[in-house]
Amino acid sequence: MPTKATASKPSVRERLLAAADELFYSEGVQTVGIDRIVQKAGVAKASLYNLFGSKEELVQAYLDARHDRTREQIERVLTRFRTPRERLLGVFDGQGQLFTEPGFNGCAHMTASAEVRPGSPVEGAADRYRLWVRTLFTDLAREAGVADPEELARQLHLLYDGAGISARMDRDPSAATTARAAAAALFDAAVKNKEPGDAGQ
Amino acid sequence: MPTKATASKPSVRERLLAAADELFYSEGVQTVGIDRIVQKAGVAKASLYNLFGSKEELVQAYLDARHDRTREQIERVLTRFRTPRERLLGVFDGQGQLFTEPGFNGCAHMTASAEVRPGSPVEGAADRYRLWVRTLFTDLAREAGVADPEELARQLHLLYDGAGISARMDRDPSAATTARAAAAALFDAAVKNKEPGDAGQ
DNA sequence: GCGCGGGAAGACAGGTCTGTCTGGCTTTGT
DNA sequence: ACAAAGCCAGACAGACCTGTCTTCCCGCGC
Repeated sequence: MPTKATASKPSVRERLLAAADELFYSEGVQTVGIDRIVQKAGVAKASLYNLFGSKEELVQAYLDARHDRTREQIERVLTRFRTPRERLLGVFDGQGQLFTEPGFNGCAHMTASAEVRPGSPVEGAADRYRLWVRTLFTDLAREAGVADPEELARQLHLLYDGAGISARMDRDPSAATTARAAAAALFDAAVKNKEPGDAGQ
Repeated sequence: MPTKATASKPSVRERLLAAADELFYSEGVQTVGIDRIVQKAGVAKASLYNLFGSKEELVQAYLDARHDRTREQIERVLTRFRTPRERLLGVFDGQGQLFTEPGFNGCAHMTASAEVRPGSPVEGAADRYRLWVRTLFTDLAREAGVADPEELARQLHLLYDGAGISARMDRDPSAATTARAAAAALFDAAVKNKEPGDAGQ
C-alpha cells in the first residue's frame, strides 16, 4: 500500500506534491531545485525519482493538482447561482476569490509554461487547463441561449486570462471585478442584439 | 565614440541586443546562457560585461528595446485612423499585426517576468510597459468622450493581455480579432449608456 | 526474534551557468 | 609610424543543477 494517508502523517507522494506546490508556485519551477523540494518535504531524493521519474513529471503533477483545485473552487461557487447569467458571471467571482488567497501569484499554468522550453510536455498540462476554461465558458454561454456561444466564450476567456495577468503583474486583485463588469456588458450586448424580446436577467 | 553604427557592421552593442532579442525571445531568458549570446553576436564576453554589467541588465535592455518597437508599431498603425472609435480599436489591429510576425512567441514582458524571481529589477521593465499600455487606452478613451475612461481602459487592457496570452498559448493569432470585436462592444455600450444622443462612429 | 522492504541521508558524477581575467590582434587617432 | 584603446578568443573559478547510487535505519508481518 504505497499511498497510505494517515491523519498523523501524509504519504510521501502527498508531502512531495505539497512541497512542490508551495515552492514551485511562489518562486517558479526553474529557480527551485530538487534538493529544496525533498528537504522541505522531508523525503529522500530517491523517493521522488521512484514516484515521478523526473522533475518535469513532478511539474506536470503539480500543475494538474492546481488544475483540480481551481476547478473545484469555481464549480463550488457556481452552485450558488441559478440563472444562466449569474452562473456565467459567477466564474469571475470564483476567480476573484482565488486572487485574494494568501500567496496568490498568478496563474500557475501561465508562469510554468513561460519557464519551460517550447515543446515541453509541461505545455500539455496548460493546454488541458485552457480547454477546461474554454469549455466551461462555452457551455455556460450555450445554456444562456446566446446566438454564438463559441464567440462569446472566446471573448470571456480573454477577460479571464487578462484578469489573471493583471492580478499578478499589477498586484491588483480587483481585476476580477473589472473583468466581471466587462463580461456583463458583453453578455448583455450578445443577448440584446440577437433576442430583443428575451431579457437576460 | 563607442556606439558607432556603420552600414557594413553594426556596433557591438547593437549586435548584442540583436542576438539577445532573438535568443531570449524565442527560448526564454532563463534557458539561454551568456555564452550562446556572445557566440551569436560574434562578441567577446568581456565586451558584454563592460557594456551591460550583468545578464540581468542585458535582459532589461532587451525588454526596453522590445517596448520601443512595440510602441512604434502601434503608434504607426494608429496614424491611419481618424475617429476616436477607430483609433481605440486600432490598437488591436496593431496587436494583430504583431501576432502574425514570423517567430511571434507572446508578450516578451510577460514571459520574462514569469522567469525571474519576484522582486527582480526586470519587473520594472514590465511595469513600464504596462503603464504605457494603460495610459494609451486611457487617453484614447478620454478622447472618445466616454464617461469613465479609466474603467474602460482597465477593461480594454484585460482584453489586450488576454489576446497576447491566447495568441501564444493557443497558437491562435486571430485572438486579436476576437479582442477587437469585444472592445467594440464594450466601447459602444459605454457611449450608448452615457450619451444616447452622441453616436460613437 | 527476524527478515525484508520502504525510506532517509547524502556522496557522487557530469554538465551548465555567471562572471573574471589574460593574451593577442586589429583598428584608430595623431 | 606609433601609441593606445577596443575587442575577440578562451581559460578559469566557484556555484548550482539533475539524476544515480550507496549506506544505513526503522517498522512491519510472521
